[in-house]
Amino acid sequence: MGLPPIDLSVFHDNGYLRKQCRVTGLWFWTTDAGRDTCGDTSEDEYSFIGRPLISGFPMLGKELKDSMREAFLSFFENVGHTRVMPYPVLARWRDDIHLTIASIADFQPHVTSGKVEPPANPLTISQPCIRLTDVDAVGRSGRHLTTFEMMAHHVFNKPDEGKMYYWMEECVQFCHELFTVTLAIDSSEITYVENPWCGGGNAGAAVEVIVGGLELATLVFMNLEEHPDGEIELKGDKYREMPLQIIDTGYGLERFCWAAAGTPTIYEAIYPETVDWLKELAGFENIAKKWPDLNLNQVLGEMSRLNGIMNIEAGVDGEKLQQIFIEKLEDRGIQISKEQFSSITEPLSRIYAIPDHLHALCNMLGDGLVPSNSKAGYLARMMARRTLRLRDDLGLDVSLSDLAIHHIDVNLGNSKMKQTRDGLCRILNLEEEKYSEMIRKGSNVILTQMKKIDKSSENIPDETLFTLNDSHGIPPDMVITLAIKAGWKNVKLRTGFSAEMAERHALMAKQAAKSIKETNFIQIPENLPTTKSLYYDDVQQREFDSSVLFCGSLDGDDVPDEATHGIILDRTCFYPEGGGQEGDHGTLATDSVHRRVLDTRKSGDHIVHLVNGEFEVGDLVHGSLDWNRRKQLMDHHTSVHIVGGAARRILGPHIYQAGANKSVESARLDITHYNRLTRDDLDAIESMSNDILGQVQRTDKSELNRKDADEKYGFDLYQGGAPKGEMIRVLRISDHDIQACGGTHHDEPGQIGSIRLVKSTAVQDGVERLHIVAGQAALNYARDQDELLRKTTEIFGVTQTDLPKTAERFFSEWKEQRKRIETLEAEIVRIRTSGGDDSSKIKDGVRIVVMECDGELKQMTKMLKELTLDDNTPSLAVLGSRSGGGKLMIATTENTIASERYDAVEILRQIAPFISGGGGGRPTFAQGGGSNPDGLEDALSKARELLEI
RNA sequence: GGGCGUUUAGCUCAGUUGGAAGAGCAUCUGGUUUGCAACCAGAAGGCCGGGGGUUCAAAUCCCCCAACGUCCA
Repeated sequence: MGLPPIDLSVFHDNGYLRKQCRVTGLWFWTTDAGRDTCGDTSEDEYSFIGRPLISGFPMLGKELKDSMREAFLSFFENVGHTRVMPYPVLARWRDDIHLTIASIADFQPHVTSGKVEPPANPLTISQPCIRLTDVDAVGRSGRHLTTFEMMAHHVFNKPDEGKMYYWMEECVQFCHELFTVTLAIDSSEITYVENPWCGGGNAGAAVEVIVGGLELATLVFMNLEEHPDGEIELKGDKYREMPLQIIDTGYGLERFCWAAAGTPTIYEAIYPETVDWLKELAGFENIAKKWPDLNLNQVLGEMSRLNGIMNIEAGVDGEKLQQIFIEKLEDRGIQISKEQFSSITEPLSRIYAIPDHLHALCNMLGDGLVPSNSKAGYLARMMARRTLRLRDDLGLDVSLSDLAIHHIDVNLGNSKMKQTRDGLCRILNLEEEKYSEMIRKGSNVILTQMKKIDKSSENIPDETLFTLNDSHGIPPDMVITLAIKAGWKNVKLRTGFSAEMAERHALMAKQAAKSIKETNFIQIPENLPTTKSLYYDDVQQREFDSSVLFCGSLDGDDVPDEATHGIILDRTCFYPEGGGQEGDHGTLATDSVHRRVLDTRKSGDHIVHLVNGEFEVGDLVHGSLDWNRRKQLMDHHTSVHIVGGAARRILGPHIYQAGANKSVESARLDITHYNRLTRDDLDAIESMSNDILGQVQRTDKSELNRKDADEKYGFDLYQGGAPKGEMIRVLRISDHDIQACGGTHHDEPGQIGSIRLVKSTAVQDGVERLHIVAGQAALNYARDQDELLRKTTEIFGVTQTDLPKTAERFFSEWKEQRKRIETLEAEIVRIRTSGGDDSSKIKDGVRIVVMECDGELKQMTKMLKELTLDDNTPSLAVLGSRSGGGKLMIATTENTIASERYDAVEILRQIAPFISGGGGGRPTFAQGGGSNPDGLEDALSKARELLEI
């Protein structure tokens, strides 16, 4: 069974009829009896271009967005909704997505699962969103954006609990009233299309609201969940009703603005100042002037209307699309050549894309994101680089930070940004530098690669293009541009190559996804009661009595060597590994059995003690904690919070925890930052951290409902990642640092004693790892350092203060003497090879030297050079050494009678067997070795014999 | 998180099938010379990222580690 028709009185009362779309087959409601398409098909052109359908909004740009948003939000406030402030565009509260992609994302997964109450119910919001999937189509389609505001009204109904606010009828009624009354849209322009929605295991009926050929809103009635016994079937999957019934709506603010402005593209409605400015910078006027006969406004107008039916998506073949466009324009009486078409549309699409990309970039950086080469930071870098490439393609002489500042001034006037304007500029200037450096390096790589390719060649091998893109960041079209500039005049990009490359990436991603698997170290029966954790109530507690609920054997190679069994107790003060803090150690004992706890971990909701033997279920055990270990872990964990807070205060608001680990020996804290840290930075952070130990008497631990926690502290709370449950533990170290954290912490920071920042290392670009020691570990560290110093001073026999100076002197003397040895060796070589002894003979104008010497191949090479590199003395030299099993080296003076007469390799082959070895080389230079140094004498005799001397 | 690439003189980079470590710029010396990156001659400058392995022989081939870069999630 599918979903029943959506038959509402709001439709009937307003004169709507239910019809089926001739093109898509979907059912829709319209007031026009003659209408046979739903409005959002390849046959429905945009009808609002040059003829706004929404009236009462004469302005453009930010002013238009602001008043449109206000109109929407106040409409829903007036009909019983609570206005909720937008969430950040970085979805810090989620671990499955980096960016906020829809208004409902604010409430996933905890509100939509029913575990957590929404901030208000029903509520209305305008949520800035970023979606990068269609980034390729931005600017080209006239309607795609990477960043937009999704206006919404959300309702979370729980009919089982008697909480039913409203459902379809009222929802569509609100929507219709908003459109026809507040926005004064003629009801004949609106079609309501029935199109069920499903995704992520949920589904429901849905209505798309189409105005003038443009989808302005989607109303989703999510009341189904996937279930094998479900009675409702949608797109092949079975669903059943669920207790929580959610209305998820999405109204596109920017599309509303477009329909109100009636501009050729959406970009001109929302970013008019930037579009004008960039047109001027790019000299777009001059392009238009090239063809005085062409009515540019007419062309652009027709093109915009056509955009509605052209289905321009990311990844569509550009050349084919262009052909269709030109044909369709011709049908409408507009003659335009291929050259004219692309020289107008290409710069325009770039001009349109830039403000959109800047908007996304400023929103991301404004939320404190630091560009990086992986994870969320990569998204910012990608947008920055795309913007820079668009700028370079247009030939604009303006820096990225200037573009961004202009954008913020014009389009983001009063937005609250976490990042400062200075910080943003610094980050963008760094990004631009890195981009230039990438281009410079990439150009070199291209030249090296192109050397192998003929200058008249028309294409570059696919593999070369893939490598340049994937390993060096130079996209294929840029390779072509640079190659042409470097002299390969005929190269061009094979059509469809970009699509192939995207396909290849998709395939790689698919394979990577397959290889991820998870293993569990213990099997726990269902319905086993969970353990009561004692470690939060009193972090100082070290002893407890408890009873064994379960004992199972351990699987996998991931467990400690001696651990054989996992024990689950009804209560424990052993802290399980979590939040980067390692698990507790200690002992569990009955009167007769004594076991060591080698680790403590979580499996689902259960705390598992990993011990070296069995217990019986029902055993009463006494647990005892390894307190030194726990104290040290707490020292490190609390220190990590203190250091994190200090880093944020010293380095800036973009500092966010990107990972952490706390072991007995040391702690690591990964923070997001755009630069490598200097020792001065570390010293400043270290000092502030130690000040905090003295200043803050007590930490404040509380347990809050997620809704209250979000409201009170915001999303910086989730530094350690998105927590799972409804209740959230919050650790407050005065105002210095406030975080959600499930670890064990000191009540009094002073107990830590001292904190040292040992060093910082780079984890990725944009992420810096701080190495921290605290408490006893800090003392141990200091002791180890002293020991190193003491040992070193003993070796040098100097005081500690003289150590650097002395080391420097020793090093430079060592280098000097090494040089000296080399010159002396050369001197010895000269003396030995200058003739005089019986090892040197002249035969038919060639000097022949056969002699034994000392040393390795390297020194022998020097002697050979001395003997054979002088063209005025044609020579043949045979050298032998006893070192390393015996070495032989033979060379002739190149391009002389010596090299004509003798073959070094040939001689080597004949004499090498005497030292049980082999070798090879060029005819003028051969070397070899063996394993029988005692045969060297015979080898050299054989050589003399062969050479007849 | 996964894939790929790079690492050689102070800087920017070459280095072919494993067989004699190179260029340009910068530096120093000498010469020449009132001109916008001057010219000529010469010199100095290298743990070829680190550690293992294969080999008679490794900058080069294999493995591990590190730093940097890059693409994709």
